[in-house]
Amino acid sequence: MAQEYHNNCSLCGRNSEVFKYMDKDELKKIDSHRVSIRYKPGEIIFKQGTPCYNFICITQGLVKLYIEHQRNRNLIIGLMRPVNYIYEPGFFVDKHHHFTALAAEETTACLIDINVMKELFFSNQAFSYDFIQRISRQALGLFDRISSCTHKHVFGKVADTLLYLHPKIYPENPFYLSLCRQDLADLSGITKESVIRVLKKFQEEGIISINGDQIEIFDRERLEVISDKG
Amino acid sequence: MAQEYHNNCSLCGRNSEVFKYMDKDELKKIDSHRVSIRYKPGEIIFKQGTPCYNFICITQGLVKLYIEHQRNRNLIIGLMRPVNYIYEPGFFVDKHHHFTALAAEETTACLIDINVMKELFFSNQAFSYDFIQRISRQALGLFDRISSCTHKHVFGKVADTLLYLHPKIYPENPFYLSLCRQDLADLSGITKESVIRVLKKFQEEGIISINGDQIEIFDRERLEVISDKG
DNA sequence: CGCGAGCTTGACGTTGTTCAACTAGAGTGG
DNA sequence: CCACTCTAGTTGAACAACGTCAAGCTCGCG
Repeated sequence: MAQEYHNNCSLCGRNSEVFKYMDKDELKKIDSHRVSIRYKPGEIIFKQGTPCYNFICITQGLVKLYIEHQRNRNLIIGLMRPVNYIYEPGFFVDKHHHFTALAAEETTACLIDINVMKELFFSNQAFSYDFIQRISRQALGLFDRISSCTHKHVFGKVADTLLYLHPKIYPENPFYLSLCRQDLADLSGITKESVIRVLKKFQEEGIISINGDQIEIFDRERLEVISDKG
Repeated sequence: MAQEYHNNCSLCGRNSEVFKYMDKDELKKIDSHRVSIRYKPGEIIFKQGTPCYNFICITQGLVKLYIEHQRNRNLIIGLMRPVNYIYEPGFFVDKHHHFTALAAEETTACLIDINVMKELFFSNQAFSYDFIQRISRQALGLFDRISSCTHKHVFGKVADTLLYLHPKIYPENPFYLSLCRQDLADLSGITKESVIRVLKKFQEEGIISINGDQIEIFDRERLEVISDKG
């Protein structure tokens, strides 16, 4: 977790949509209340149940957000690529984390003092409205997720996961998967054995191909049909 | 769907937390861009897929929010009692409804022009921040829901539903259920037959009692244990 | 009294989990 | 360089959970 003095927010802001509604003074303020941290794969950025002091913005890498469940069954609620901030609803409710964030690849993140962000919510309406739009998009994603896990069978669930992974998380095709089978299972809400069986089936049917960690999607439409049918 | 000229927003605001951050002028503005509508049980307030023109605030009754799914299996994502507004994430994303709202009991609702609300998000930061807090609470509820439907068995799911219904939706105990078994099933994400079997089991074990439409919860702690264990 | 909608019950079949065994590959130490 | 170990991935068989289906029941209403 080496600390790293990374550009500055004005520069970083240029590369992302995230802070587009901030003016120079605001970015300067954020800049003076932030640290940039580098995480190694497998390191926890914050843990479910702990109080939240920082607003976290991913600037490099891949982050896994998951709900820890008893009996070591986790539930991955999302993956996150830069540049984006992690929306933790708990910040606005009880100031505690309701899920764990873990670096799935080599990751850098900016930690910004939460009170500074709170001030900005009050002073900058455009940012605040943009924030509502972003979290609304996430909420719609959660709806799909709930639909998926209540009504769909394993094939539909794995199809959903694949459609989520590409292009959103892995833009290339084929892509190198940095997640293990158990992660795919936690993302799909099923067991790793089921994931394996479904992937094998998909491969047999020519929908995808798997070579080690490399996955290629041949027939996206077919996956969409499977996703719809459940 | 008789139109009803109901008090005014300043008065209504007194009874609710919803508009506590509005000043008189703002309430007046809302007042002049709203209609109050009365819905009979079973009537649709808005339907999934339609564009959204109004911000909707429930002032009386009970509203069922559900995602329509193919094969007539619905998924109830929440129930709503007055006084509260319906947060439709689609409003901030694509201006379409992503679920259907239906009056489950005799219901009145205020429909407020969505552009007026949007202006208020920009002009009134306290309201806007309060809004973010409210929708964050809902997001946490969705997390629980996803956990529930992926990891829990029927007993845990029905326990969750009962714990949700009382006291949040039906404050009294015992309470008269205005929902049918299919609704309980759609809320729990299982079939109505399973709901019936689980309720019977709960009754046999003395956790609840059922008399027609009247349900009494005797042992809330036991339900919480069942909910936790899955 | 008869009808129909919603509720209840039981039998059955499917699905997916669980469990255990096996494989492949990477890392370690002699 | 080879055996050893450890982890992740894979496979198959047995089992449990739940959904499906069909039949019967209850109660309100005409």
